[in-house]
Amino acid sequence: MPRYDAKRLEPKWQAYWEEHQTFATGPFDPAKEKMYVLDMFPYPSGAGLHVGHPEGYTATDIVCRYNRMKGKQVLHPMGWDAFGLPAEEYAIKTGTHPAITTAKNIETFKRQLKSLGFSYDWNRELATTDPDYFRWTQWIFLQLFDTWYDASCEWTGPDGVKRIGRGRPISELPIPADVTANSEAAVRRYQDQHRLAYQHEAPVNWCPALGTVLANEEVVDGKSERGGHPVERIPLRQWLLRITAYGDRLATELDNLNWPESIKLMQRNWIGRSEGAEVDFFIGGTDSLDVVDWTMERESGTFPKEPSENTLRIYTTRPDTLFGVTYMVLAPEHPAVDRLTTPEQRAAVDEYRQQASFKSDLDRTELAKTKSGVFTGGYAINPVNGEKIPVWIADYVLISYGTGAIMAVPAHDERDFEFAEKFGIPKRPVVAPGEVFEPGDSFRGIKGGLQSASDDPSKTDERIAALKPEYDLWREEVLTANRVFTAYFSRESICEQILPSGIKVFLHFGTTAVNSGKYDGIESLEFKSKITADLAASGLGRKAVNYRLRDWLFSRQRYWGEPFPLWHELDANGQPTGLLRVDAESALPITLPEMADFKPTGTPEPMLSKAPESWLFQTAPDGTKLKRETNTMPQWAGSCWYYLRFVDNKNAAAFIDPQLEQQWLPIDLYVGGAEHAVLHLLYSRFWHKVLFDRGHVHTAEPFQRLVNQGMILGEVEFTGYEKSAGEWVSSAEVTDDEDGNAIFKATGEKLATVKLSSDAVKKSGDSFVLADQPDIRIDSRAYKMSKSRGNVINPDKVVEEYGADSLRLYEMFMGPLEAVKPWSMQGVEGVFRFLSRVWRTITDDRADDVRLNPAVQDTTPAEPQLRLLHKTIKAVTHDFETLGFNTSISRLMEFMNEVTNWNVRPISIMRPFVLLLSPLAPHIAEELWQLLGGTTTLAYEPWPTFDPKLVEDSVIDVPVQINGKLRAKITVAAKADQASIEAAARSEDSIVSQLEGKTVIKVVYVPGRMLNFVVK
RNA sequence: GCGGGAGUGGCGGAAUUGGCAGACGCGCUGGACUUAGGAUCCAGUGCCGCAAGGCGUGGGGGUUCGAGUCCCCCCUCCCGCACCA
Repeated sequence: MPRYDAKRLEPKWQAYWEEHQTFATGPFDPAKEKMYVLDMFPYPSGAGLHVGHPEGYTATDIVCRYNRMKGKQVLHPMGWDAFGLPAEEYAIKTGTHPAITTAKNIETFKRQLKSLGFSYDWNRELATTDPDYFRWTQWIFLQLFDTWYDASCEWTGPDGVKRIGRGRPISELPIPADVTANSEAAVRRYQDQHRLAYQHEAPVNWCPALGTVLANEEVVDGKSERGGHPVERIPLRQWLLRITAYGDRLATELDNLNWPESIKLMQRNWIGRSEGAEVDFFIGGTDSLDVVDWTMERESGTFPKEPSENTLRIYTTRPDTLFGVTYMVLAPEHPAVDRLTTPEQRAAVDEYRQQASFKSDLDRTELAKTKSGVFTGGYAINPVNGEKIPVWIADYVLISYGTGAIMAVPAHDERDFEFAEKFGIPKRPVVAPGEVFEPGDSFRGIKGGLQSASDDPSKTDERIAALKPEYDLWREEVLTANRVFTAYFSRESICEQILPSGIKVFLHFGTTAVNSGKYDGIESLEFKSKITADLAASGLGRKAVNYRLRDWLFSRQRYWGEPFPLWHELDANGQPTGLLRVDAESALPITLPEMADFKPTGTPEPMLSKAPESWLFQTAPDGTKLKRETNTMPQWAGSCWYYLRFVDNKNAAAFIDPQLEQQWLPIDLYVGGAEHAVLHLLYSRFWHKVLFDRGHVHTAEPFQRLVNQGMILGEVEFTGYEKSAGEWVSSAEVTDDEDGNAIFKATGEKLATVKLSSDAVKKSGDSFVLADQPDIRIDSRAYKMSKSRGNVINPDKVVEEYGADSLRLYEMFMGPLEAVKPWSMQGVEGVFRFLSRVWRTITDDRADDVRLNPAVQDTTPAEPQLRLLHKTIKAVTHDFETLGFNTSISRLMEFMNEVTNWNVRPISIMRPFVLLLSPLAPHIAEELWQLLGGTTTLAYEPWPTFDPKLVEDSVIDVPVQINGKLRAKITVAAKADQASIEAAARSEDSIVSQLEGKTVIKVVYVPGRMLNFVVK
């Protein structure tokens, strides 16, 4: 009588695995191939696990279980990203110490994860909040603090790759003689300026509601990513990490990683490398003698490292448009604004700067629709032609990018164009769309482009397609002044040809310099490198690379984070001197002080400034008074390197044993959500590269293969809109306002949203409509799970009702791992039924105890049974290799559909089947394995292999087509040749009738796949 | 606006990469067993048509003996970025 009872089986096997330490990795075994499979560890929130977590975790668990059976040694750990704001916010509300909340949440998460039967090696568990862990987070920070980036260092790493640029110990930083001559303090300050971890006073994103500053990455549309609170910009001393030094390597070393292209692209875009030039403009007055002096001085010397008082330095990606500059713009915060502002303009400039300083990023973005700005009254001299250029300030130029100043070329830049339009500034075109040739012209050139004169683009393509074979045209994206478009090109052969009317031929398409003095006629790209070189030769400019990426704002003002292992030296008056000291490695970890009250200070002053004096102050052996750094590290710090600690989580002497690092890294498979595409993954790679440069790890990249699981949405909902009860509005007439309310487009009135059941609606055309009012369209959509929407699925409930195996199986069966998919409770029901069927097929559900179904017998399997098994083994193995879990499950279902029809189910067929099922649904598989004679866990049973001879059918169905249309199917021997298949087809009734009165002009045969008669 | 991804039955999704469209599951219809069925089993299920047959992978065009898959144009949805000079 025992039916499939997940509630009985699952705890039983979970206890077994724990008792037998089934999934302990054990010491590294050189005889086996290693595999390191990692999940992005969760933040243990108070809400517990949601169904999104087990999606990726199940996928990795299957991979691990499968590979253990394939004989690999698998490292599969789990831990907790446990620092973070929610626990601290809870502390503010309730007074409960964040450590207590965190421990409780971890316990819940762990219980939930264990209930799902994941094969983690729990001996390797760690939390970023463990002093033993953050001891080493602090240690790595000290490494960053001890490192400077030598951009010109050429070296070959342990991976055999030659690189330019390396993080090196600060002790190796060359100190200029004038600094050395000064004082020891000057040397220390010089070093501090070059460290990868450095202090900087700059406008930062201050979020009053959260009581902390945020990294740029944590601010979305001027609001905090977490909580959506407004963010202001205020100047503050902050710790930054010099991630920009690694910008190039972070971008280029993505190339060889097995990551989704979309994620690589997002990272590249985030880094935003651009190549251009820095150019100096003279702003020391408009007296021509001064200008000449300045220019001559430049020609004799070199391009200064920092621009002097009388110089304005700009960054541009298009130095070839220098002749088109008609004005310049400084960011309002730019230090040269004061110098350039004339007395007449002073008031206007001050007012504008004042306004800009009040504006948060949100305001700036919102007002971005119209350009604003003020003329300073000052002028700069264009270094290429000596022209006097008016200098403006405007907030569309950002102080934090490039040099905070631009040359404006309104003829070729959309933003400059808008600004110039608004303020009546002239525009001077300097890039011509190339020479235009009319039909009948002849020309010479290396490359010609074609564009239709016709307005109808489809006609262009038609014409060009017609020309293709004749001229061997190819299609190419072309970069012009400020946009990219498509053009067709041909080789020289086209040049002397007369083209059909309506098509123009371009030479040097869209890229020729005009109005640029001696540079006229030069192709833009060539011009760009030429003028950059010319400017460099005369000391006026240099090639420059810029990044959209900013240095990483690394300090937070909250309590629940890692303290910095740093001290500020104080002078006799107790004021910081600006000089720093670090804690000795032996002093780590620096733990958080006990505090009675977790309320933020309400000011940008860090929480820890309220710490007890004994924690805050100490006196160094040399008598210097010291005060602790009171900022804490951001949550990202702990997640930057946890994958390293998992390898060797109990090591008290080092953050990781070098040999173990060699053996286990890199991570072979890393699975997590795409929301970490830039933040965590970029920060982690950055730290890893610093550790690599300093010789602590042997690979340049931590995560060889990355897979993003898609988000799981709530169940599909049908939503209708009503003006009043029963008065429906078609969803086509509905729009959203800013707060997400439904609005009737025609009148702007608010509408009520009504959730409808699936039988109240029906499909009509592309959309759903009300079943009884087909003219009313209904929205059909699945939404992100959220508490407010009430569509959150609790995995505990699913386990309670159907069991962990069903939850696991369903999450994998929903669709491809990477896809966004809506939840469906009925779908869970479906896989549960499948497992029940598996259970009934192998056990005797009419017996009182668990025993084998009488149909399961120790007999020799029949050939069709063997064939089915081997085909299933082949398919499932292939699907596991490609992470195609949804299809692997359907293969197992197909297998079961057959087996239920068998009166005799040979044990030698059922045992391998159970093994195939086991990575997906391990609990039921263990139970059935035991029943089928297994004496220990099946976790290390060899993975079943297939016999190639048994996966091919001896008789196959071949579809027969006439003119590509399916007309018949014939059954033939797999080895049959074309002639016999054709003969068989020709004797098929339906084919005979179809061929009557027609001539077969061709027969296409694809071996084993299909036969096609082409007839007339 | 820019960049990326995706549009296949009532629904989730399959389709050795150009070769039988809709595997598998859900749902639905009918039947069996049942006091009962929201358990289980059997049969059916893309659309139109009594049938023969025709039509079908967002829309339009093209290449091919043959297109969900390749090429061109367009539409819709999702995700990311958004004054980065």
